[in-house]
Amino acid sequence: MEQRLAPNTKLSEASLCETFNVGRMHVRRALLLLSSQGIIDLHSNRGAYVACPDKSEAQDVFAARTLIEPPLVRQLAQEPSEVSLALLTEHIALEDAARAQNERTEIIRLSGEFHTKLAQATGNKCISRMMRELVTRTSLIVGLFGSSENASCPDDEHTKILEAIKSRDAKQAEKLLISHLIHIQSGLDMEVRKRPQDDLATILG
Amino acid sequence: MEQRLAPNTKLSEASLCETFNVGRMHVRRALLLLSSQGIIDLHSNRGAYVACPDKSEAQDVFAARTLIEPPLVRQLAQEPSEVSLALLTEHIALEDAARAQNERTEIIRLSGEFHTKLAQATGNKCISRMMRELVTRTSLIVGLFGSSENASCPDDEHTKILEAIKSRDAKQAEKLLISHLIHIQSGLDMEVRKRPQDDLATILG
DNA sequence: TTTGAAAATTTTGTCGACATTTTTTTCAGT
DNA sequence: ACTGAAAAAAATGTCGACAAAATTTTCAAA
Repeated sequence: MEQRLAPNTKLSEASLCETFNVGRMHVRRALLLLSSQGIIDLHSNRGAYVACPDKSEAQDVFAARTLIEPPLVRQLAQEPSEVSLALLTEHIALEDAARAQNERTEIIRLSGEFHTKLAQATGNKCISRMMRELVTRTSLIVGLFGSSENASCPDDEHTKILEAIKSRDAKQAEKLLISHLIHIQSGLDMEVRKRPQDDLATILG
Repeated sequence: MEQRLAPNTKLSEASLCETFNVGRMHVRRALLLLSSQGIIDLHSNRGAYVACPDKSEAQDVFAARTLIEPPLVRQLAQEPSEVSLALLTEHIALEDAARAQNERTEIIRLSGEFHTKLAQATGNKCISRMMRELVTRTSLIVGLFGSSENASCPDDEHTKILEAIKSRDAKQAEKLLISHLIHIQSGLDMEVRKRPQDDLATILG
């Protein structure tokens, strides 16, 4: 989620056991769940690797988000609860703070989390879960195909979307969100992909 | 998926091991995955039970479908591939056959599968997976809250939707699908729920 | 007969040992 | 040095045994 583990990084059971001080059974359970969410790939007899989506998979994820998020935001803008608006406002503050202090991993995480919270604001558990999975995979894709600079800096686009929701302007919110998704995609070059590297223990202190 | 296991049915590891002739490890893996899809509930130290969605969860599932399926069908109707149309046509034939022979479980399964295949027709793996999960849970919900008669008999609604897609009438396809979803929901009474019963070994020969 | 606590049974959770497969290393031959 | 097969090492997959928890049964007392 924070792009600290590069795609194709091997996640050996032994390393994970040591890192998190748990038995192999727990590690294997976690790996199974992560693989069911498309975050890692399990190769039979060969172990677990951070997923490395190809162009086609990346396009699927964005197509899915383009299908789901616009109607979601439209619906949200029609009758947002006060609590949800407060939570989203609070979140934007966190994003600003992280950006102010230039905390890279924090910015990336919060940046995706905003979309998850949009889904949560609908109060629908199904939708929340689906969005959380899509956002996680998006983070992976941006890490793979994105140029390092604009890795995930939506500037104030999130702020504008929230403002549109606050003023109950469903059409505008939907429009801003669509451009936002397009903007994220435009920062990707799906033809060239980065190299996998690094070792696990180094990354997870 | 075929509504043969009533909600709240206990799925003990021992029974499943015997039924499918596999070790406990495999059973536990399967149960973990099913629980991650909301099909069963895992209670710590108490075992696995077929999920028994409450009113709120049921509404979430339908709300999610209402959010996703209309734009999905609209998009599909805009440029359906010939292969997809053929597969869907073939599927309708299967549904008709099952209805003609009055094969209850088969009708239920195919009835849901149609929606899954609509998603598959987009060629998007993400969307397919999400729809498959939503459809499965819908099946559970219809079994719980539906009256036994119209448990899941969409008559020729599927046929009409497919026809609209074939004639590239996106608006009409979307409209028909929305009414279809509403029709299914209208057959449910979310206030009264049925009793859980039966034992596992009896059901799965 | 009913109630409730204790014992017995059943079921789930966890761990370690072993088998199998993959990966790495070794080392002889060209 | 380079190649490639054999051996060694490491990693994954599976199973059985045991611990812990929950459920059922037993049985004595009211």
